[in-house]
Amino acid sequence: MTRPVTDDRSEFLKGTLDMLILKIVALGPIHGYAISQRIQQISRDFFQVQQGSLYPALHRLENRGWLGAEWRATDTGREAKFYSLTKKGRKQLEAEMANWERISDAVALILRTAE
Amino acid sequence: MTRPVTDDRSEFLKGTLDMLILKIVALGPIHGYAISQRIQQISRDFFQVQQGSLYPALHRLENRGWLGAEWRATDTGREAKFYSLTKKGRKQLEAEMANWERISDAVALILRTAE
DNA sequence: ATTGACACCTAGGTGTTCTAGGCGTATATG
DNA sequence: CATATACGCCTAGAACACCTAGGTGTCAAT
Repeated sequence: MTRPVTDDRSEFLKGTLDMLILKIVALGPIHGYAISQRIQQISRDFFQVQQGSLYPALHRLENRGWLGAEWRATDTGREAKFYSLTKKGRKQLEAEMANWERISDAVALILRTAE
Repeated sequence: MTRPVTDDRSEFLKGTLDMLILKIVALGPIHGYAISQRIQQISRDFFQVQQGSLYPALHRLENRGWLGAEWRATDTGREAKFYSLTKKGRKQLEAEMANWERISDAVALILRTAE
């Protein structure tokens, strides 16, 4: 049973996932599973990052040199892959945040155009 | 000559194009070429809608019943396809604007998280 | 005569996201 | 003890939007 085309209940992020991940990791080393929880929690359950989006994104960011990774144990004693922001990653985050600012300003300009 | 990967100068919109088009058309019947000019103009040259993005989007919106189309003459005497917003289109626009509001709020929540 | 703006269009490629699976461990619950 | 649930990682395939790069034709200006 396929959902109807008009059902757009999963209207999350679009190209902002990378930026959000970088921002969360910027708060301190953290593993993937926890990143998705933090994003969901801080956005008050608005963003729900699917694992099928999360892990490819993390690998993408790591490959681009924006994230570094290291296997460590969590507080509950399990092995997990902890990510941290590289210098390049911090620059990228700043660029993406500035860009987001400009995009949302431009969108606001258009949305508020009356007549 | 391929541009370097890190060159992200064309960091436009992402899934917002449909909404922006609907919003422009909501101001009154207008043809495709003029829509792209209006978007560029109102956004102060920030958004530059490529024709390869524009026309498929217009057909998409028309197929979904959000836009109606009619061939008419422009003020310069040329034939052009004028689009206007349908009732469904107006509802869709309202929904997308509300959604955009929630998305940008949620993004702002995360971006402003310190520590 | 040719260039550039106007005005429409499509095919093919790229990249991101979602769905839908799979693997393994630990902990709680029946 | 079984088994479900949370934790924590992963991938393949499909869908979809966007961009590049072409194409057509008209009209005005140089």
